Amino acid sequence: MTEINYWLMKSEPDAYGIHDLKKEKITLWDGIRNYQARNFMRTMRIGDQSFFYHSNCKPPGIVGMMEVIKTNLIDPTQFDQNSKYYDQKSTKEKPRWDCAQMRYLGIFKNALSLQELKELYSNEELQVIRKGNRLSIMPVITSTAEDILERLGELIR
DNA sequence: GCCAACGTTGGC
DNA sequence: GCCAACGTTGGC
Repeated sequence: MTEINYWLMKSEPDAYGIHDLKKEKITLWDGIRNYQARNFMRTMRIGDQSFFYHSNCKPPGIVGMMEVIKTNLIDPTQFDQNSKYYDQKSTKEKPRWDCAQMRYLGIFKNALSLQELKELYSNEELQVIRKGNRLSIMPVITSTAEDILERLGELIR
């Protein structure tokens, strides 16, 4: 059996929140313009699951769950001159940025705020709580992911 | 709104 | 290849 890898992906609720994903059900996770985040996204596999993290809001924290359904898709926004993610250095022959397609799994009845996450886990157990962490996509080690899932209980679809 | 932390750019 | 300057992220 293939093991599920767990991720954490940030989004500002004002820009694209868990309720937007709930409505759309499926979304292209585009606009990633950080190489480390992109490289993590490239190692995603279909069936991997990701925590949906609300950033730059009150309170920041884990609010929901989604699943990877397609990988290694070219990010269309890099060629869109009207997009804030337009990258003039990227070419169609050699696209710089790609993305994954994500499917909504659900919203947790009780979200876990950043403050709570800091109380529950160490820096080693959970990357997102490390000070100064600005990565918008990062892996979550399986033991921590399973613990969070157990703690958060059932998803509301 | 402030600012620490971090990534990127570009001159040298 | 170094590093100063600058831009962005995101918690507080």
